[in-house]
Amino acid sequence: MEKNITSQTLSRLPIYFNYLVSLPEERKKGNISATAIAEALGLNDVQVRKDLASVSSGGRPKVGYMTSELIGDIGKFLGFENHDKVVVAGMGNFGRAMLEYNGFEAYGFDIICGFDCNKERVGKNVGGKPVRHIDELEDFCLKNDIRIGIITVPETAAQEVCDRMAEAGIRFILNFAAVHINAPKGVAVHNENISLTLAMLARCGA
Amino acid sequence: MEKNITSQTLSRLPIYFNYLVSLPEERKKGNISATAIAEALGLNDVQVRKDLASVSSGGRPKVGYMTSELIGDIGKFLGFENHDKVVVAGMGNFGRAMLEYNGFEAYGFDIICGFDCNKERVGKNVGGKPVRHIDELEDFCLKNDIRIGIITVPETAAQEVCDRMAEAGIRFILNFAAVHINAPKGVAVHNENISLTLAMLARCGA
DNA sequence: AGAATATCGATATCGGAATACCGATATTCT
DNA sequence: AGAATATCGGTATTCCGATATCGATATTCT
Repeated sequence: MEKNITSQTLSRLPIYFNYLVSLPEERKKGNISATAIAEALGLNDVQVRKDLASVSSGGRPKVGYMTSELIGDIGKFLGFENHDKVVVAGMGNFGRAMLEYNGFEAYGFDIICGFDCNKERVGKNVGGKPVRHIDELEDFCLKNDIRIGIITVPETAAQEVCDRMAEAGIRFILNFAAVHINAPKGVAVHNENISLTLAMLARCGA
Repeated sequence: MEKNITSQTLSRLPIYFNYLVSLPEERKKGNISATAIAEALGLNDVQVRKDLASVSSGGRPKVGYMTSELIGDIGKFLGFENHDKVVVAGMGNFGRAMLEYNGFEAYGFDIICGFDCNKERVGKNVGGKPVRHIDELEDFCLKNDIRIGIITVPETAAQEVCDRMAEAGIRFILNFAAVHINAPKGVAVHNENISLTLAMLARCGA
């Protein structure tokens, strides 16, 4: 149940979590083995066992893990019980979809507002959340202690918005613009280019 | 210029491609070195050189690569000159954003229509593309030889839609629903759970 | 022309992740 | 109760990717 988690393990934990949560209620009451999880997800059983061992100590030979306890352990490790405030820059279609999407809460994220530079959009509400002018970004984020930002602005503006977010004290940025953004010092950026993801999938089968 | 491409290399090629394409026109006419690319993208120069060697043979000592040729080679390898038709199932906010997004074309993807089960949405146009009833999925995809599908339906329906897509002859599926989907035989599924991506980023800094 | 330099491409080394293997243990069966 | 079995967790091995090193080569400089 201790640290030394590798990033690969880290990337699989949510998959286990998702899978376990999606199990029918009855099965959640019982036990489940690493072997069974591996089978269901098409993974190697040893790998699954090793991954689980790094966050839970509830495994028993011949029995497996108590499903509910395992869900709790993974969830706790991933910090799904924390609550973090998130802002979205760029109120195009994707940005608005972000504000209207209500699936973030289950993972402990509260999208609290959007930003845009277009006067038409500023002041409106999207998904019950206010849209502010981008010039308020720094002030607002510093005052409200925002650590996480999502970028859905056009490619040409992405790097600039990223840099401004960094100055606003944001530490984690999820970038949906179709350009690779360079991470400012002290900031972790994840570039999520949907076109590229699609290309990778369809062209390389990976 | 031959095969044996590792998946890691594969995942970096689009980054190089993107970077090269975003270069100003004058620089595209000249040469560029692996060292320079590595510098710009914050990567190791040997790694970049090795990656490039696997798709292009145009590297010359002291000179580097002809930029335009390199763009061509990477693009060709990634198949960006192909054209594939894509359908989107689920006309919620994300689904509509997909239809309205025009960034797919540059990568050789034509989103040709959306599907939904809601009568209100069927028959409308989104981003200039028609929305059809989900029951037409199989017929339409088979007739039009669709190989790629995007899923943006609610979690509860995702697996079913995935299976139907598989029956409709679709070979590659990009799933944005917040559940892990099991890939039917012969189909490659990429699960893209945005909440999880955000969680990974913010909770693990990865 | 010859020296200096930048860069490529190949080989070697290193480290980490995936997998295999094995002993320990809890359950079930006879 | 003892044997058979499923499963865990640790150790060992294998494999793969990232990085370092080095010789070769093209360009520039003197």
